[in-house]
Amino acid sequence: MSLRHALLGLLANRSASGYDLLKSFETSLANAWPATQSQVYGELGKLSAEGLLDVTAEGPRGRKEYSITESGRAELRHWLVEVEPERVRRSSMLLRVFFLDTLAPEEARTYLTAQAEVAAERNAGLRALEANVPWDGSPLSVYGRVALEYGLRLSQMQRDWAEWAAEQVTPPTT
Amino acid sequence: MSLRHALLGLLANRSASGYDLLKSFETSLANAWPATQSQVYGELGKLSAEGLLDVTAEGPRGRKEYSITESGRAELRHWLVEVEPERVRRSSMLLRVFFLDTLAPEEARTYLTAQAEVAAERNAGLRALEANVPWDGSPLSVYGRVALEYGLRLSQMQRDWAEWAAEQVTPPTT
DNA sequence: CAACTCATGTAACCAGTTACATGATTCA
DNA sequence: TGAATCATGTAACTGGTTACATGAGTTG
Repeated sequence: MSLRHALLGLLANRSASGYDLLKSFETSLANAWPATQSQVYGELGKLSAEGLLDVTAEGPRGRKEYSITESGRAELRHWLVEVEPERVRRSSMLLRVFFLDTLAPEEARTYLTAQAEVAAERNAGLRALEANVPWDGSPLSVYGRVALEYGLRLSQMQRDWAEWAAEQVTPPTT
Repeated sequence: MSLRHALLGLLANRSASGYDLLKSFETSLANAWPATQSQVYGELGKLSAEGLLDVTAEGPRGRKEYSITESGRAELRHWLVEVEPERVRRSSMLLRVFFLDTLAPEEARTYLTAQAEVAAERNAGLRALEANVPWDGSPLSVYGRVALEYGLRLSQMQRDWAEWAAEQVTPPTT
């Protein structure tokens, strides 16, 4: 049930169309909660049917502008302060680790160093993003920075772990 | 498509029944790829229909013992060495961060310190697990340790990040 | 013999992905 | 006027969760 709260959260800042929201999912939210077009339009319909959103304007090309209602704000707040976030549980990258014993040690090591490389690239990508965003002191920018920092620390940790793990597999011949 | 590979991976080490496999998903794989009973039985049926598994014994209470076939091993290997792991993308914990600006700073800080606490508890839980497992040098134990280390580093990083983030929100009055 | 564990299976539902389908407006 | 962008919607499918249903064998 997080998609609806993502929509409510975006619309809490400013009213927008499905098309506008979609772009937020492809950019800022891409690393926290991506969503597809069909999902967004479908959920907007349900949210307005339930009175959490209103259509407050209609523009060219059938554009509908959605605005959050009071009960929408209440639902968002409830989700933020009362509902415990579910932990992320699934990682096919980590699942593979359990089965590396079915490969030759050299192959297992190749897998782990490749993962280190993926994490390093992701870290570099986020650093580039960090450099391109204007970090004024606005509230949105503060929390955006906090979220980005999570990605930076995560990718760094993954890189360090994968390099360490690769060493565990074929220890340097002593 | 990772569930089937998790099953193949478990059966690559030893033949087992659906019931046996289910227990692996509740214990060792719980933190990498959990699965439910209905999912496991369903997938075992599909895998044997496709010839990746065979039923090699039947026991009391309708127990069926599944064994991996050669094409099952080939598929597992393919998945391990050729298929790029998909990155984990969804975190409702992180999604909430984007919308903390709709709360009072004090409430946002409460959220972040609570997340630090959750991560600390999880780290402690994994440490306890680490102490209770016999870490002989067996291949399974080596890779199990590597996976556990991932959890330890992740929870530590999450704790550090959440504490740092909480400080960003209401900086100590200077 | 009662309670517990072992053991499998199915049905309904929910969230998310991919693909199909359509058309208006803007801009070079 | 042709291409790009804006804009919405639906259908089919996949993976995962919850709940229902049944029954055999084991242990105290």
